[in-house]
Amino acid sequence: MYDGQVEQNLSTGFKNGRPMVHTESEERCTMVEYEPNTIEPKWQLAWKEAESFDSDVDQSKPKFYCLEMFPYPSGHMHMGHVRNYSIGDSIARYRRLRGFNVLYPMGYDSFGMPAENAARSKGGHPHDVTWGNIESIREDLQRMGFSYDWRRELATSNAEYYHWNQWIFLKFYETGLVERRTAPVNWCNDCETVLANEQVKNNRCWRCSSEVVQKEMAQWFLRMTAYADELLDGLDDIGFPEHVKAMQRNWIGRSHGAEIHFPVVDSDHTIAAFTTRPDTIFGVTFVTLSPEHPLCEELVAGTEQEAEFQALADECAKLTEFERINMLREKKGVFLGRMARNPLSGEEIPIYAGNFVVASYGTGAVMAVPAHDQRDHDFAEKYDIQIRRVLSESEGSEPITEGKAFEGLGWMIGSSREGFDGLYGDDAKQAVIRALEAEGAGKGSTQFRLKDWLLSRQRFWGTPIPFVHCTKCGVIPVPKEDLPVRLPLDVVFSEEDSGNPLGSHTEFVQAICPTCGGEARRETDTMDTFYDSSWYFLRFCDAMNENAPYDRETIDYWMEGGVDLYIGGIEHAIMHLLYARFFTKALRDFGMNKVSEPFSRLVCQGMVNAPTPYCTSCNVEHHVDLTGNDCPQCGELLGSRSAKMSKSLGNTVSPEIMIEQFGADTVRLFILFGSNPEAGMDWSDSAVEANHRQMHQIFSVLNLLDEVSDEVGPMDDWLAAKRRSNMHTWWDAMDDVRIREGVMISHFDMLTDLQWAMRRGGVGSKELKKHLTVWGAMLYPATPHMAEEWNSHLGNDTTLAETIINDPSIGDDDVLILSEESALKDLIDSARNVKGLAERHSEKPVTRLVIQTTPNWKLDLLIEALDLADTEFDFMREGTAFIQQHSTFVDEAMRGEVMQYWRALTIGSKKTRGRVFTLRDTEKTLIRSKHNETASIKSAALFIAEAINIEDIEVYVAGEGEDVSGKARFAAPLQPGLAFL
RNA sequence: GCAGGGGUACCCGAGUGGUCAAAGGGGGCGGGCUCAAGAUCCGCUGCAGAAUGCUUCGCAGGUUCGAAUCCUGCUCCCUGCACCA
Repeated sequence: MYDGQVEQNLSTGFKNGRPMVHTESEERCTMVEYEPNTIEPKWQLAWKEAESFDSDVDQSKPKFYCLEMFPYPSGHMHMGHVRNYSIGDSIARYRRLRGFNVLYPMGYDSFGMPAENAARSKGGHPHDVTWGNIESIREDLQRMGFSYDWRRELATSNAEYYHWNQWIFLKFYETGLVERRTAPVNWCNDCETVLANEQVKNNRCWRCSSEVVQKEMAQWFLRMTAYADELLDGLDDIGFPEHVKAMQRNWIGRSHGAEIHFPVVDSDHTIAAFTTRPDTIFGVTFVTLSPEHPLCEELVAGTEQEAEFQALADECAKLTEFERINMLREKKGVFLGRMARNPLSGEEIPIYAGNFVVASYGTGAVMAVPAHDQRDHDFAEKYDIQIRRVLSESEGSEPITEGKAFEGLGWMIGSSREGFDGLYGDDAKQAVIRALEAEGAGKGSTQFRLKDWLLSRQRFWGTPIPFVHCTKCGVIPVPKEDLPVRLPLDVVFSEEDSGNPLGSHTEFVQAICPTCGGEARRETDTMDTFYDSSWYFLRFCDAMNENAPYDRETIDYWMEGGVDLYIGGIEHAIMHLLYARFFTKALRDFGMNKVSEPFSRLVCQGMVNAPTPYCTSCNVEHHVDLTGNDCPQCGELLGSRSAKMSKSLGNTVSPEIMIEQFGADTVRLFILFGSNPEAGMDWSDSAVEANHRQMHQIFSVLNLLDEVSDEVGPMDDWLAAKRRSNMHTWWDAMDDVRIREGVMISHFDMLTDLQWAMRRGGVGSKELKKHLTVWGAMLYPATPHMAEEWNSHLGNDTTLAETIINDPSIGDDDVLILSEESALKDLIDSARNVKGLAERHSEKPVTRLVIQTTPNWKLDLLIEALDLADTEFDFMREGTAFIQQHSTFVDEAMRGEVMQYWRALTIGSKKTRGRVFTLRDTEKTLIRSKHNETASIKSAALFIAEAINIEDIEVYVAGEGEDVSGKARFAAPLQPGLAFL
């Protein structure tokens, strides 16, 4: 399937080889220069030739399965794709660096209506349309340098793939999970096909937004409800974001309750009603049926209410569900002229048909308890039906709530039978259920909102359902050895011919019955495309397998614990993820795999937004053409806000153009640094340019190699310590997919730190080389091309793609080295601040700085206080006594200062706690090491002077020299007294 | 209506009891370098101030010695579901 797109890129790409922002002047041509459009294709080719990203089962290595939701090939890649795959690629590359055997595949969800519609309007065949699109999106993917194992590339519209769709379908059939039945189904007139419940939003088609109507049709279902409990319970311990779990829970909608049988008076019929509140059984004052309920017509026949019922039923049938909910919030009902008997109380109650009862949920009938259900309450008031309280808000007292239903749990009261009053909540429900079951009048029952998955579609461009219809034998599966049932390629699509062209394709339709050998008609329905994506992640594990969907041993290796990281859009929170979870469980039960949950960690990447003209008062977003204009509706000047990139708003940014201008690595850096994966992000041209400059800056660091000649330098130890510490933080962040944080370290902090080291005296060539080598690996996940170029410039023969990095063990002195340096930074910061103030107080320019460091007794006292704090010493209570008998307290002249200092150390002020509690761990370590602060500052004096623009600096321990400006008393450990003169 | 997520400085965004006037980036401002521009490096970017104090994390209360962080109410925004018995 792989067809050498990379070579094509090489010959055809980047006519505008120079980036828009360009930094180097021409005469300095010996310097290394960052040229993304040269190095990116170069490394893409190198990776490909080295087969760096091909991975196979290797039981000796830990595996990491990194997966992105594969795209529907609609043409070129958009920013949403770029973001999705940049996240995945950086993690895949990171995991390889860490020694994991990484499975990172890519394919195309290539069945579906858009290709069919395109074929219809432009002529041609969906297959050609689809393949054209796949070619261009593949080219885009490769130009971004994503590290897929291209051998595994698949397209669901290929017979090599959908063969196994059909094979699995027959498995479903064998195990009784396939059902063909006539049912009222959702029909979209525009798409000319049925839709699954999940594909209907507000009674409109999820794809074309036209209205959905109900039709009675024979359709194919997958019995997903058989797994409803497991699908729900499994959510408790998988790594999905909370809101995705919430959506799935809502969708599955499990409710526990009871089915209660209400016998119809003077009839053999019984009305079964589902309720979650059996504890309110004694408050039932009527029963309501959905107007579609089959009993309605029979019961009402011959009563005075017959005509009235017909009117209501007609009205409901005519209205769409959408209208029933939104236009007619008013509850309406008709008495059906008959009574039912409450099975526990024996009481006779009227039967109504009500427009608010949903036919498809539960039994389509509800027991109405107006005192404890607001809907029933409204209905009862309207039709003047008795409202009877049977629950109390507090134990042993009379009900309080008036004028509306009390829907909470309460204590049963006023039961017409012994043994129930006083029971509460779940006890009450169980007691009623027990009574019902004992008397055969009902049972405990669990209902689901989840329905079976209607997966047949009356369309062409999908997997043919592998069945034939034989007049003698009925509906018969195609034997596995005859698979795949292929879609014909000689089909003509045109605007005039609507419907499914498979039906009129004689060759396709004509079939032989596998059972009797007689003439049969082939099934022309195809499968919902969500079927294709429900197991593609399994196929990827063994994508070249020609004999089975996948091999058991292979799948158990790659799918152990599920896909380790799955990245995609929130729009698939319900359908795709639910179907995929269902498939995995069902296939597990077929013995095909061990794993039960397909995705162990899901990351839903946020939207990519872009600035869009926006009218605050109309709350409307406008096309970017109107930027700076007045609102066409109200005339106010348009503001701006960020909105999802969309064609209709014209605020899209083309990845191709960005890549051409800045290179793929800059686009990746921008995407990954712009915000964390889950958060939304705003496109910003200036930020992209800034990131591009950052790339240049990082890359130009390589020039230091020529500039540094000494083998060792004063900052070698510091730089090494800083690198190790950065590396650890970076690992933690990347392990947890906090990519933004990781990139901040690898692409920003690392540069800042090196610049600091150079300013502070510089590093030697040996350490520099080592530093750049390790840094190269850190640059690799987010900006791999630049990192490889960097790495090869350093003279390393092994590509980063083949490199595994080792644990950077922290050096013993790292903490001290780093905290000493950061103490110096702090000193400079505060000196700079104080200098500014001093200048305002001084008539002449400030030229001298006298630094008085802490006297030893303060240092000793602080260490003592730190030790006490470790023992949970109560400074509030015992601190004063402690200091008063301390040796420093003997000298009366010092008592005031000692006491003041002690309080600052241990108690603090109103807002801040004592210093012993606010010091950083690194600072504590430094203080306890009794490092020589005076010497440390002295050795950096020149640097400090330069940094704050001062001519002369003097440093001594407070008390050992003149107390200039009386600043000695401010001197404390890590906080020397500063006097500017 | 129900459920989930949010509101942090000019903008984006990190931060979930004290080390927070609050990372990082963008933008803006100042300085070094330069004939100059760009790039780059350094700094400033709540108010006042010789090292401290004050005000600030949607609004209003509360808990606490101490709140951006915890609790309650309100408000606004986003997302999903929606007469589910």
